[in-house]
Amino acid sequence: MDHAPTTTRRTRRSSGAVTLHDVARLADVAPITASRALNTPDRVSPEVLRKVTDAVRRTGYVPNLLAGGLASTRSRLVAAVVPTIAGPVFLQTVHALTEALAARGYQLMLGQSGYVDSREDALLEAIIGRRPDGIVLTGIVHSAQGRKRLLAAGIPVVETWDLTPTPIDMLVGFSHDRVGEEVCGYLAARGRKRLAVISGDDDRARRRQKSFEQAAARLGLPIPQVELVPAPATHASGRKALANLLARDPKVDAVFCSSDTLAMAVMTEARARGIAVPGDLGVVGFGDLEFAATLAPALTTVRIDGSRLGEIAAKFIVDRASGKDVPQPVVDIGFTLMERESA
Amino acid sequence: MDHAPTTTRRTRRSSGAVTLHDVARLADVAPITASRALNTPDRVSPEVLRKVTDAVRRTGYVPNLLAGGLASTRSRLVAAVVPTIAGPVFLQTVHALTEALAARGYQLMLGQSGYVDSREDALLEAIIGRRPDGIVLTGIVHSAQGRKRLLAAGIPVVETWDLTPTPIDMLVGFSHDRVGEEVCGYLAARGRKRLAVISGDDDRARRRQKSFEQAAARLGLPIPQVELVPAPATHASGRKALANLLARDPKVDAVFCSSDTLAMAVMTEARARGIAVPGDLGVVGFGDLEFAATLAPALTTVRIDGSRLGEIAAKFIVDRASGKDVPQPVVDIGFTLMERESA
DNA sequence: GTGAAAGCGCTAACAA
DNA sequence: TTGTTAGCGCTTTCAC
Repeated sequence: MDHAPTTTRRTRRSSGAVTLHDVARLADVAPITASRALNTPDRVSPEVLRKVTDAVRRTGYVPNLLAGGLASTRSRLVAAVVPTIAGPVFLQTVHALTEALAARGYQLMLGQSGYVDSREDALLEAIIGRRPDGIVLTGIVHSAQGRKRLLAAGIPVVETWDLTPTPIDMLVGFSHDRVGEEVCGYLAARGRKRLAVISGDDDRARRRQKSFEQAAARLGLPIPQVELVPAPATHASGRKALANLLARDPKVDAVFCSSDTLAMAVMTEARARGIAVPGDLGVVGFGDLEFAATLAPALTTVRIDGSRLGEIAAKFIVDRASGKDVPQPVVDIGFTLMERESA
Repeated sequence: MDHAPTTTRRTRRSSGAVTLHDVARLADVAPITASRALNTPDRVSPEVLRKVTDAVRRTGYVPNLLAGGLASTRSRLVAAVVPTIAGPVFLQTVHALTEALAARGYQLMLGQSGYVDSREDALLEAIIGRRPDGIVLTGIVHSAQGRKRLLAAGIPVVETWDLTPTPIDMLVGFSHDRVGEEVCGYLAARGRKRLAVISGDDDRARRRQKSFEQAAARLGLPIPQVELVPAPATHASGRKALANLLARDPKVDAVFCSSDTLAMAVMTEARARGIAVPGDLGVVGFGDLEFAATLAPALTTVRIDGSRLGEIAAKFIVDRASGKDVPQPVVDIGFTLMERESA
């Protein structure tokens, strides 16, 4: 038994799984033909297609996408980066993104940047290392250095939830400036005079706040009170914020909150204090979260179509990866002020 | 310029990125040595380590994890499957999982199974195709066939958010039966008599409901009213559910809700009807979501340590992938009844 | 401690 | 339409 070993050379432990080779052998075709039968079935004879399909079924073959990605430089993987998945804000977007990608044979890899930049480098490295076909930045401001790295790696980037004047690459978002402006105008039109803003301390929320203030100035209203809460905004911090606000100006008659969570907290605090909403205090939220419409009073808020946003982002990346060009890679999906009862 | 091309044979468009080869050449070592310098730095001379580190920095090299995964059959990728990311329930778990994995050099791939089983096959195929080092099932009941496929593919599986008697592989969860029991006992001890359950129509919630009912029977209380809402549970469906409940039995004096979202909706509806909480109606939630503690009245609810759960799941998979064995791969993380004001 | 060779499982390029 | 060949970029195995 020591002589004439059929295979002498070094042997690697293979993963043991069924490979395309096995399928091809069973179907009695070359591996590349089996590959074509699976990836471009219309470029293969019906006979071959049948044999390969059959072999796949009999073996339970599942293509190794690592190998495929390496060979084709198309990983069919998309990275999404959010500050944290634990906040409810980007959920709808991530949900839609995952679905839209899955429908096209892509998978989503999730990255959390946190609210500090310290780990950005490690995160980028982890992402680039997977050679994704695209990356979706949601509610993120990457450092200039980070952007450069992404670009250098040749990875298509979709920025979302914002309309920056200088997009890195592709973009689908809306104008935070216009949100602030429109909400302020709405409140003013309803006769509110002493306005206030309770805002999460993140870049976009701050921009809504600033444009809200500017609009107030243009309308000749007093300078709005501003109360900042640390990101991520919580129900607790929202209650506290209203308390602080009232301590500074008990006569505030409307608050624009940077999220529905905050708005809900403000309504809770107002009720606890016997302040009537919308009678004494108008409240406007942001996000139109699931509960907004059925709160009592129903929350007036700003609706962002996160689903549509996610779908467009997915389409952008898949198109780009397929070699199609994306002629208009900047989309403003707008927003809708949902007029309900709270303001 | 037409003659003597330095490389004549077929040329593939390489990705163009810096490879380990480039780094090795610059550091004047063999590729495998560069690989060792990066992966097992203590098995390499300080001199080599320095040269390689230097070359990496100068070139901006980022290892191709697709290639690494293919060669080593360790993808450093973990798949997490949830019914939907859009519900707030599993957020903390997914958050913790992502973080814990990132800290160990792993990435998370997100899959959504939806609330119907139709797409399960496609999802499993997509997951298995990536050859992940593990898969975390969160709030999911996979079909027997699905389980078999996973097992056949040799992928370590961690089931979470439950304590099944027959785990596929590893498991970290808690007993839904005991939750129902404990909540019922708590309510009874506080003198509540006419109990009710508002429950999302998913497997786990139903189990909490059943054990709640059984406990009520043991305590000699009337059979609790049950109101089912379709998954995913919403604020709107919660309000409706209380309305239905009261139509059937206006004297209900306590409700156990299968999620904090539902509990919040119940409190909203109660307030709209002038029913005092906890005076007329006790309300208990489930999940201890962020807002629960600061609602007014503060919500009595059941707390699950999603962070710990995620961390343990991550550790299980990474240990398994590292060849360590996981001696006790079944962990009951328990739960805590957070006694607050609403009941 | 370092290196040469081989190969992980797939697909791009070329040829018939 | 089908097949041959040569890699994609890395790590395993074996040898020094």
